[in-house]
Amino acid sequence: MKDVGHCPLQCEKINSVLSRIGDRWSILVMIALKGRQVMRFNELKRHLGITQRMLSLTLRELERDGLVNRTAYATVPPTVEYELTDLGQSFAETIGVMGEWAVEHLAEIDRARAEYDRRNAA
Amino acid sequence: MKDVGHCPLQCEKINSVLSRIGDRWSILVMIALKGRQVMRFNELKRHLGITQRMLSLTLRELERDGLVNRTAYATVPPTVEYELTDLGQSFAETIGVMGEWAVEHLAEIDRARAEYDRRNAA
DNA sequence: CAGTATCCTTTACGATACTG
DNA sequence: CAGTATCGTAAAGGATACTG
Repeated sequence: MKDVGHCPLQCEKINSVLSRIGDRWSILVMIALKGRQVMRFNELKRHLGITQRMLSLTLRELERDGLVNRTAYATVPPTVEYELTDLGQSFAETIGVMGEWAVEHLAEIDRARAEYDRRNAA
Repeated sequence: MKDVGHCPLQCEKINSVLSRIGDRWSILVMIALKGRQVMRFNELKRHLGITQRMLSLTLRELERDGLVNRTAYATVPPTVEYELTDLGQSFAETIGVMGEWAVEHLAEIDRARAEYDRRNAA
């Protein structure tokens, strides 16, 4: 992303994090790994309903950022397992906080949205 | 977004929230409002380095979701103030948790990334 | 000042086909 | 099984010009 202007420090940092895991898939992959500990490629694919391409790209980025660990076994056919690193685990906790908020307040958002739409109905 | 397959409840909720405020600007706007309480349109624009178009769209969505309040005064030229609602304030707290994580661990991500790149340097 | 309208570019993502 | 490569589409977002 580009320059964020006069934002405070924390703002820039959040921005950096969001630039990295701000896409929907990264977070969903981490949530999946958080609950299941270790998962294989196609297991994740089926679980999330993600395409091979996006899962491949997403996992590579998460690995690059030190959030997930990739372990390949030299079997035929190949076996590859993914799991959260300690860093990834710690971030997943943070996501969990947001998840709890979501579960608690999503209905309120829906209500607000419905009312807004009702008010602005042409 | 589309079907998330066999994700647990929390996963779907998180996904819903991310679909709403998952873009970079929504979160940055909320952070700005969190710190400053009340801000006017152009004040936010200058503060964030966002384009008029994106700020306008972002604020409307946040208002629609019940996260920010918009108050227009019938002055000439017009004065419009934005602030977080209680719901928005509560969500901003959640963002704050992520912000703290970011401040604490961003350097680790950078290290991991640098090392990954070094290992995979052709 | 606080927007809206239009255009255009970039990015994200899916679909599909192929491979060690 | 676990990917990569290629292609096409749709959405996000910036630049610019205009308005009550």
